[in-house]
Amino acid sequence: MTPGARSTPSVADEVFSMAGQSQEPLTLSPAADRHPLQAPPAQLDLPAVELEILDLWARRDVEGRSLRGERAIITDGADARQDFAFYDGPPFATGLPHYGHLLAGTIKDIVPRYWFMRGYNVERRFGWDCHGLPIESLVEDQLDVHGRLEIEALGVPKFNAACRAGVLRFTGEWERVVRRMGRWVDFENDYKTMDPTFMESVWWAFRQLWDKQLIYEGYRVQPVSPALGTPLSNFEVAQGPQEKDPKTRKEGHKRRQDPSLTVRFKLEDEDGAYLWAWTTTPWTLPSNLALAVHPEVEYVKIRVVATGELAYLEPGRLAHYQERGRVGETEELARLRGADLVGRPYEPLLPFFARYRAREDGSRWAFRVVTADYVTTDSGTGIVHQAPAFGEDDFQTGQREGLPLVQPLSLNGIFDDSVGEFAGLFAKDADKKIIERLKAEDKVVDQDTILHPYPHCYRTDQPLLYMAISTWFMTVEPLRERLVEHNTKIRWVPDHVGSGRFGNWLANARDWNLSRNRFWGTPLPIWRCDKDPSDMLCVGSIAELERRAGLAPGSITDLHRESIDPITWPSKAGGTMRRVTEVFDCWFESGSMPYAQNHYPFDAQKKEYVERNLPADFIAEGLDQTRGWFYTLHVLATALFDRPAFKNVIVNGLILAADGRKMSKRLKNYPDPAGVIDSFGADALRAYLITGPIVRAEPMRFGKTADDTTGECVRDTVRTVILPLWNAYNFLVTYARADGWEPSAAALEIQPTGALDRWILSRVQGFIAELRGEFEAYNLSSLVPCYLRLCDELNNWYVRRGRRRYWRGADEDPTDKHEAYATLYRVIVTLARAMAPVIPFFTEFLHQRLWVDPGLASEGEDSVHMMPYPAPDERLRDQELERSVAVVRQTVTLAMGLREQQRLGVRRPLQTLTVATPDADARAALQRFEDDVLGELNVKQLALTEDDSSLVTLGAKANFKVLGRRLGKRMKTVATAIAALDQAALKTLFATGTITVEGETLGEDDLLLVREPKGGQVVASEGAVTVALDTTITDALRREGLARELINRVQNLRKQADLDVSQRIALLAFAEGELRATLEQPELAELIKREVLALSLTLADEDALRPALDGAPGFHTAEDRVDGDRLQLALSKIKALVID
RNA sequence: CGGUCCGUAGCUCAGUGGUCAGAGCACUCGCCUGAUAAGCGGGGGGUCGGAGGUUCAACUCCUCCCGGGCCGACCA
Repeated sequence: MTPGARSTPSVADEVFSMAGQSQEPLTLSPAADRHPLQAPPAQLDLPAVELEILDLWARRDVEGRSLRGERAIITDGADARQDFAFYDGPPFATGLPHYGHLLAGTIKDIVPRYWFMRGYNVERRFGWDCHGLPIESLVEDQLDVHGRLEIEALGVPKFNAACRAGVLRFTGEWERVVRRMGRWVDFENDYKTMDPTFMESVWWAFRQLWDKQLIYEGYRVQPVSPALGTPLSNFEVAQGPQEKDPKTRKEGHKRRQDPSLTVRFKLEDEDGAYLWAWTTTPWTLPSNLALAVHPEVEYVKIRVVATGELAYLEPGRLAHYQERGRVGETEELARLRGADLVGRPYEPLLPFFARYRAREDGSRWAFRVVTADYVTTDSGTGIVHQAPAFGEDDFQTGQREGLPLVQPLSLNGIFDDSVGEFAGLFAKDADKKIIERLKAEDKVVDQDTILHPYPHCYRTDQPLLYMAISTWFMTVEPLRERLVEHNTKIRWVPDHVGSGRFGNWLANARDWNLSRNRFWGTPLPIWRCDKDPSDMLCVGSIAELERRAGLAPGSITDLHRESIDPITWPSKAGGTMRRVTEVFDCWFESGSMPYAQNHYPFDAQKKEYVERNLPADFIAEGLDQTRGWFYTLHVLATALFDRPAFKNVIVNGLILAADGRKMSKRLKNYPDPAGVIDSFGADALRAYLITGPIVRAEPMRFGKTADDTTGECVRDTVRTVILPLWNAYNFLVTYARADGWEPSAAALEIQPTGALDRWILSRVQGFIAELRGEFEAYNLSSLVPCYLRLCDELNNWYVRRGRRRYWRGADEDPTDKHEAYATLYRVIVTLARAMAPVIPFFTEFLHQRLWVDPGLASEGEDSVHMMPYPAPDERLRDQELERSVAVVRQTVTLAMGLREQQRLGVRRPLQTLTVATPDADARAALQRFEDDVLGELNVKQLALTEDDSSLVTLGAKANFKVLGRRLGKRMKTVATAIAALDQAALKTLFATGTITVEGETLGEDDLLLVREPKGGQVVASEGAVTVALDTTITDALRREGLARELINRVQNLRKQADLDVSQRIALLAFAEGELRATLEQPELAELIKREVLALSLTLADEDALRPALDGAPGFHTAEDRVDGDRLQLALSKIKALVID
């Protein structure tokens, strides 16, 4: 076989090109070409296999049948034909999928596949999040229009048309990658948040809330990007420019120089006295309505000697001003607490809102001293200027104190007419003019600049302004109790997210600001009278809107702003009902998807289906969705239906680059996902992603080492996860074909008699039970480790020990051979079905080769994913047998360790292995598997004994677990005494069953025996088992060892010559010394011939092989030395003489 | 600043009161008998982040601290 003969070379070629087996017709097995098991591919090219499988799925419409729930086989009795409800969280398709999406997609594929195999119908519809700022930002760049004013000038119809055209730009690429990962999800019957049906359901949901009086209009202080003319979410703020310096680093903040202004406010109730307050935002001073002090902080009243001015401030801050020489000599007049200042009135700094000085009843309203706990003394004066419209804290204070809301700025940061000469100025530009005027009026105490971190717009890089914005809220706070209650019914994986992060968030849930002042989103369905703002109504459906607006039924086909905003009708007050301008927070839309994806409740056919599938059985997303999708789903389900939205949720963590940093396109610190799939296959990537802490919401580094940027970690996964199963399959098929064994449905029902077969089948049952348990607990991270344990048992014990059973001659009884084939076949087929949800491609390959190709598949069994999930067969469980084999393997490992230690290669036979153990079960197990022990260790004889006293020194240790509880404080003393017990004392214990130590009477269970190998012998001990190896080598043993060496050299030569496993050969050998003597010994020569399939073995003189060694055709040759003696070998093929 | 998770071998992670703290990778030494060198095994390597506390006994439980991640709050 020529390596690289394939047409699509890939990185994988280097890795997976097989050593190459002969593809010549099998000389000894004329029926082989018609064998129902196809020959395994000479090279395992996983990516190529996966592409073929994708093609097969498409040809047979397997995916479609699964998604539609069409299947021929119903299993699991009561489970059959029920729905397993899965919700897919919609991604934005404004970029390409990255590893986070691939991980979430894998989880969202594995779980539904499992439940489908369990007999449930699982609808899996892909969702697209179409609205929101990401796409709007892209379109702003594309059209080169920025900010609300420019967009309005361009026109909402044009802008939204561009959004609509652009938002699905990458969906084709998404679909390609998602499919290549093996995820089965319905892209044809998908849902998009911009579909009119979806949007109408969003309206319906909102109307329900409206009718339940859960919607109100309010204000919230938000960061506003004046250039964009829009408030930003915290998420957007965090995307802003960021300082590199880790000390000053703060998300979305960078340093900025601002004015640092200290101004004096004249007290109305004390002549010549002022309150000094500090600000870095002079533009908020026209809107000042109060001054805040901390009630517990001490303030001073001072006289400035030079001017005679009386002033109040915090003394520590005064010292600060004086240090910098900003205030001359002062004289302290009094000390008082902040609380003492509360309520004192002062004159408005600027006259524009002086009308708020008193309420209509004459009581003091604004321009007075209030308290605030957040006042600190580490900056400013200890007295804080309050403009309730321009800061979260100020706003809260204003609410508490009943202050009015003075907001002279537009969303673009431009002052309106209410502020005199500052009207029309941009806020930051007004700083200078305001300072000028205050200076002219002698109201400035100090002027400086300050360099501080300040949030900037992520798009325009301009400083953000915090201001109170009118918004629409959903009442959430009174629902807290129900939210928390419903949360207790959700299984979170890991559970701490539910009880911790999510639970705490619910317990402190704040009202939800649902509205955004944007363009491309579902419009809020509120129409309001332009004459009487209190006249509002909420529209709950398209039909209702048509009716109210007097439009023909069916005339409204789209619900975006450009279609809806022009719809108006006369109001009662003689004005016009117009829609408010806001659109929904797109989280409201994704949270509505359980209803909206099925046009609930408008689609009569799906109404009952939606209600039946609420809550979902399963959802999965990243940890970042805790306050996102998870929350919005939960809030809406609680508010609308008083139910949780989902029953089980897997939360995955963040995938970091191998260097521990975030994946960064710029740094190129991670491999391209498509490249990784093309090189190593989707199965390996899937297995890699779901094994580890990442599926328990912890971060994971994508890489084998810190500098792994090529996906080496996934290559390792191929090696550890796929190849073991491939090797087992390859073994089975190679020998079944050579041997003429054919699979049958009956093989899957085999109840073998041999212990080894029954052992592996028992293990398989345990494995299936374990896997099912993990699936049902949604513990995906243990699936692959469980499977790897079984692979180890299969390959490194079952097949290894059973090898020769597959190669029995025609003259022997075939019963055992057939049981061996059938058992191995059963194991591999079962394994493929059990792991199908995790590695869907390779298991499908096995299913096709082992089940479909041989014609065993019944109707509807044409894919492994259509098969019922394996159920453990308790009749095959034999835990005692499993324990026995465990003892045998442990013993073998111990003895192998001794061989290693003594540098005695396994090829050299030894006479006796002694195993001494008082454990009768262990001895019975070793007796039962004596052949395996002898064969594995290449030892002639196994000696079992109960008495290990000649091999080990016995000591004892306290059994803490048992004794601790009983002895309490005396534990330590007794434990020390136990450790000091001598052999004689232990003999007493064995004889009488009890022993007295430190006045305590102890039984055998209270002590643990410790065995220490005695010196001068080849002994190892673990637990109750002690092994001793007799290392005496007799002449006979040495000769047999040499024969094994010869066999090994010939086998290597066979492999080197690329011979088929059943190829017969003629062998020519020259050897010196004892090696020659070995070859001359008839029974050893026979052994060699038998083992290497040599029909003749000719011992030659030194020069006889020369022509062959020099390259005579038809010979394969080798030269070597064994124990110092020279050896020359030459073999040639013998064609089809004998049928085995 | 608050919430939450994490800190165990060079790296990635198991281990959740009890006897000698484990696995994989890497390293190193060796083995490979008729599937697999794409395999199998031996070994070295750890003050279990630190300090207190509870307990007969702490990697494990509690408190505080340090470091990291994520989420959130604050920033006149």
